[in-house]
Amino acid sequence: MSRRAEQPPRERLRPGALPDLIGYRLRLAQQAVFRDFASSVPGISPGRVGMLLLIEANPGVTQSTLAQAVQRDRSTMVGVLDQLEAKGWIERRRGADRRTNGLWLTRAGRLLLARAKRAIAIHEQRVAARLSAAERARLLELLGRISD
Amino acid sequence: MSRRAEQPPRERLRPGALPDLIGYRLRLAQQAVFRDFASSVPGISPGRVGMLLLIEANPGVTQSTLAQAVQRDRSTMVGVLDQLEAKGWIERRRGADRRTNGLWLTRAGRLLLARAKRAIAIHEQRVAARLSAAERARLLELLGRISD
DNA sequence: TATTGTTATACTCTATAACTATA
DNA sequence: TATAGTTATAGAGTATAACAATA
Repeated sequence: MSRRAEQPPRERLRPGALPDLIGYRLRLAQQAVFRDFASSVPGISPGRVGMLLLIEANPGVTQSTLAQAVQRDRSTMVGVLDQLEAKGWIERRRGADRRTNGLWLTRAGRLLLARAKRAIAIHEQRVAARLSAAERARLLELLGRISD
Repeated sequence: MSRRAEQPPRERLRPGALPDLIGYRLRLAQQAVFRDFASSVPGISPGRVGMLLLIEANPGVTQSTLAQAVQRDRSTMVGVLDQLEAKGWIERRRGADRRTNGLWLTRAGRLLLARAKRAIAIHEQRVAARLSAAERARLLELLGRISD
């Protein structure tokens, strides 16, 4: 018979059913990758770099089209783009349709993005350090089948 | 010569360098999985269910130990546990060390978790619908190597 | 009527710093 | 001195609803 109703808490927790869930494992992997990104590419988040990359590949893209591409509400984009513009990395120009803004990288934005790309290449190598090229490709392919 | 300095925005964006980044693909996959989770297991988030699963597997665990397990600050846990307690799913009991709270599922919490587990099993099947058992295991293994 | 960008507002999740009670 | 839980506070990141300008 135990003297106490309470059991002593373990310092090392039993993981229970969690580790077999794809969503949980995805979250762990993503957190690890984002931590590495934050220390590898300081001063800008993965999401923001993603937007700059999309603007680079699609100069003149409208706010709404970009919002749709990153699956955010167009009202959400306003503040984000305000920040990128305040940093001097993008500019809004009048679009052909006068309701729209076209988004363009500035010279400073192109410079930042070039630097970020080099840092991301190193980050990407570190993230995939324990994967062969074939395994890395396999992972991307399997992730694609999850995302549909 | 073009009549306009502006180029027409494409409705379908060029993805640029994004799709080859592991972090980006992880985020897409996780967003897809979380969307499915939200519609499959209404009323509770993946993170909250994860905590309930950890409490179930480690009855009497302290707040700080749980916080460490889910990689959150212990001050963050307070509000989260307040909510779980307000829902009637967990209770805080006095621990052996009188500074600590032991966390326990209530009967309602065990019922909720049993229901959630059944919903999660279906959710998990849908998420992995396009993966064979071997591919699913391979994905988890590759994710584990990303997470270290 | 519908769309684009915007504003006001609010909600969720998270952290830091400082406090208290215990150890 | 150190640790566990708590509080106050703040900062990201996000969404909804309503509006003006334009299509």
